Amino acid sequence: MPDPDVIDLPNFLPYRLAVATDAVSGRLARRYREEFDLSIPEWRVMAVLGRFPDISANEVAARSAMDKVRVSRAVAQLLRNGHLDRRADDTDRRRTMLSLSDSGQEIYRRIVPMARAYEQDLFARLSAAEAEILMRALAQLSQP
Amino acid sequence: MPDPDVIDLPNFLPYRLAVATDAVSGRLARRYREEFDLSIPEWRVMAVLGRFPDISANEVAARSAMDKVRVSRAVAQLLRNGHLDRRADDTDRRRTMLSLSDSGQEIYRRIVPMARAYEQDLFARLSAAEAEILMRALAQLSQP
DNA sequence: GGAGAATAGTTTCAATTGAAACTAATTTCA
DNA sequence: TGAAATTAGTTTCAATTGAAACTATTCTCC
Repeated sequence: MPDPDVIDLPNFLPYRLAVATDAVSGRLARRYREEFDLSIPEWRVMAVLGRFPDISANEVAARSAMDKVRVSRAVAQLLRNGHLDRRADDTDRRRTMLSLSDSGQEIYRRIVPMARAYEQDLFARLSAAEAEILMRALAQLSQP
Repeated sequence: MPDPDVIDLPNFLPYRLAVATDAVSGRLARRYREEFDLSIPEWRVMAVLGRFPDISANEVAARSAMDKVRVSRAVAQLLRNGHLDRRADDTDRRRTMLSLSDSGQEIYRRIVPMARAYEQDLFARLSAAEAEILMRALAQLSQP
């Protein structure tokens, strides 16, 4: 049994979660960067818009677990690179509706299989039952 | 069954991991900051030194999943606040051996039960079997 | 022994980030 | 109505971070 007066970092859940996320996100970020010249925030914006075209930056933020500042900057970069189209919303001129441009859709079409394959490589380290429980546990831990 | 041409971010493992870590680390970081005025890197250094007194900064880095720059800065801050003692290693004057000072030990004594209680709150969201599998799955995902 | 490679730790520099302030537009409700 | 509050999105500012360069010391091996 563990000494209650001491914490063993490698067995401490928050630390272990952070280490796993660093490893998983780090490898993925490198591939997004090398193969598509995208940062993680940029990828998240594209992933949301691939699934929900023509939504506002605010809705992107709500669906990507990012604050509006990070979304604003990722969108600005994607616009610079021509991967997004932006149009003003006529009924509310504060809002701008975002979609993947042709170039954005082309990248999306190529990045999705890569991301899926990477995820499959991760799941291959686990049994189906373990994967199921992992996903449920992560949802539990994410609750406030 | 999921559309293979589209990715649903909330079900994408790397995203879900990142969201869970943000939630878990964010809450914990706030408590370290409010109750002890420590950052996460500073906490990690103290956790390692509480378990392994009198080791070098390099060894701290190896045991805390941080690079030497982050450790160097966390150590500098802890020294400024008087929570660490540092002594030169006589046999290798490049190295400096670190330990918790009296004040550092006092904080450590108080922070460990808080960290444990927080971890228990997290585990309370899971069954014992789920917790077991989660910890194993995180170790699997952390491998290169 | 000593020149060159390697190691411990710090500093510099540029990039990323979030909070707060800000602009512009819309909504609320007296 | 129209003044005040709210909302969408951007910019500013300061803090955090990692890579690369740097200093100081030790190790390698000719």
